[in-house]
Amino acid sequence: MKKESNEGLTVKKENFSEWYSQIIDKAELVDIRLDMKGFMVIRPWGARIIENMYKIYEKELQERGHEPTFMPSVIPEANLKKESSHIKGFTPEVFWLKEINKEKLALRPTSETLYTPMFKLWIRSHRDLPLKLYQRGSVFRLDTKATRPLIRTREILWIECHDAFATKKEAEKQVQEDIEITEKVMHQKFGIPFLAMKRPSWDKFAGAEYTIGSDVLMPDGKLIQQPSTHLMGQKFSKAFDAKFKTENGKEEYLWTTAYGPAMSRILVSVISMHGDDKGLILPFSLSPVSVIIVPIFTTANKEKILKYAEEIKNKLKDFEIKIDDRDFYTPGWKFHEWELKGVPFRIEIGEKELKAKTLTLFIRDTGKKEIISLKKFPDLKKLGEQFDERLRKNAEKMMEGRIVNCKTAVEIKKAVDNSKIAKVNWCSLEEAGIKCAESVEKSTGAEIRGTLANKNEKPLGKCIICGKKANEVVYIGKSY
RNA sequence: GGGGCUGUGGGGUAGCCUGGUAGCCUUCGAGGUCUGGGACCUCGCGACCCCGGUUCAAAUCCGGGCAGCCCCA
Repeated sequence: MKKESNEGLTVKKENFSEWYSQIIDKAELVDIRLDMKGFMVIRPWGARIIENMYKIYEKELQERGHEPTFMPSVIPEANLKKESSHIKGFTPEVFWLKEINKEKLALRPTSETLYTPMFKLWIRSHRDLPLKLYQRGSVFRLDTKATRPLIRTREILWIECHDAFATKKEAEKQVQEDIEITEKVMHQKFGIPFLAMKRPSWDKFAGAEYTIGSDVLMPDGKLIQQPSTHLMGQKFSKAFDAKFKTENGKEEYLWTTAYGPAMSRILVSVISMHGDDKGLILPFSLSPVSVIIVPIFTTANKEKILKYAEEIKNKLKDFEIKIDDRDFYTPGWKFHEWELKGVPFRIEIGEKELKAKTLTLFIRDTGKKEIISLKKFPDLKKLGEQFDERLRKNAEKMMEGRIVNCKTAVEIKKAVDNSKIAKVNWCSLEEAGIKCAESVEKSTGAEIRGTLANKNEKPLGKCIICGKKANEVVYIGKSY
């Protein structure tokens, strides 16, 4: 009989908030016991998943012409304050360090004000363009609201890309490419579907011309912002006087963009979209262990069984294979443990398998076991791809039917209270629309997330709040 | 932004109202018997979030801080 212990999850996923708190702890992803608001320790299992995310993300970025850099973790006050709307937006969230040589330093909340002065030094001519750089690292934001591990934190583990171009057209093309990267990596590889939303002007990145965020609908009906991309235009290049010479010998300001996928946050979506009542389910492409081999032995046959386990491991050289040969845990204990940690495949081998020259394969997402002959050894790469595809399709299925057309604020409230996203006709996403936005946000508790960034939707009719001509089709949802 | 609740070994909790002995489950360590879906026995280690106040005496009452959870806008 199953006893209640601190090892397994004690709540179902439908109780999402508690489920999330338990899973990040019990699957050994993070530890929050340093008791520092907004900060946490990422444990080996979590760190290895994040490492895998970085690898996949950086490979994709490099293939598209981005080069790695490492920038300082601190920014001089003078730099940070060069661009007026930037500092206005970020000042309340800056961790300030003490003055050193009469200059105050900030822990970087984002790195535009480090990259742009370097662009000024590195870029002289159109021949130096485009310049596409990135760094992996942390940024720090003093969030004063309630924080939650990985979801809303004061230190964010991410990649930030900072790109410079000769023309606005090229910069805008980059913004679209950033969305493609999110699609290719986060959606296709990690299995997380999203909506690319062009944010209302009042919700854009401080210092950007416009911002496109990717919204992921979580199982509890709230949206979480995943990678966002920003057209900075010439705001930063003007503030830092970063110019280049065109083919005609004219001097012009650079056009810049920024893109920021946060690994620590994407992990939230991976946990939440794929996990189940038993624990995590990690995509094959992200799991630190591809296959866990659980040998089932007695003191008498231990040696034989372990030898057989090694034999099977050697057939799977190209993958991360681990043999769990700890003899102080029973097989059942190990099954629960590795299911909680989300390993996609498990191979069980004991006396039966050894005699018959077979193995028992357990598949985490379907929960099915099958007996496979060594002669017909499975193509693990293919099984892994199918595994990831099932996770992605399942996640997509959760999104289906979650967007509903609404004609009144009451309908919006009903939709968002039922974990859905409201789609409505809207007057304006510029200053003119702020009043309507405030009204809706007050009566529904949800936010105007923006318009679809990669699809041009034409509204027919009027703004559902003020009744003026609708110019946009916007999406509204609750958010973290 | 506003309100409420909570903090006890590594984890989960009892005790708090009514001040005086920190109890239980689990984990962990040693030894032994075990090993096909969270095995069992014996022995052992380990805690009152921090600072101040009241008191002969504080986990308990009071004030502040820090941290966490929930609800509303």
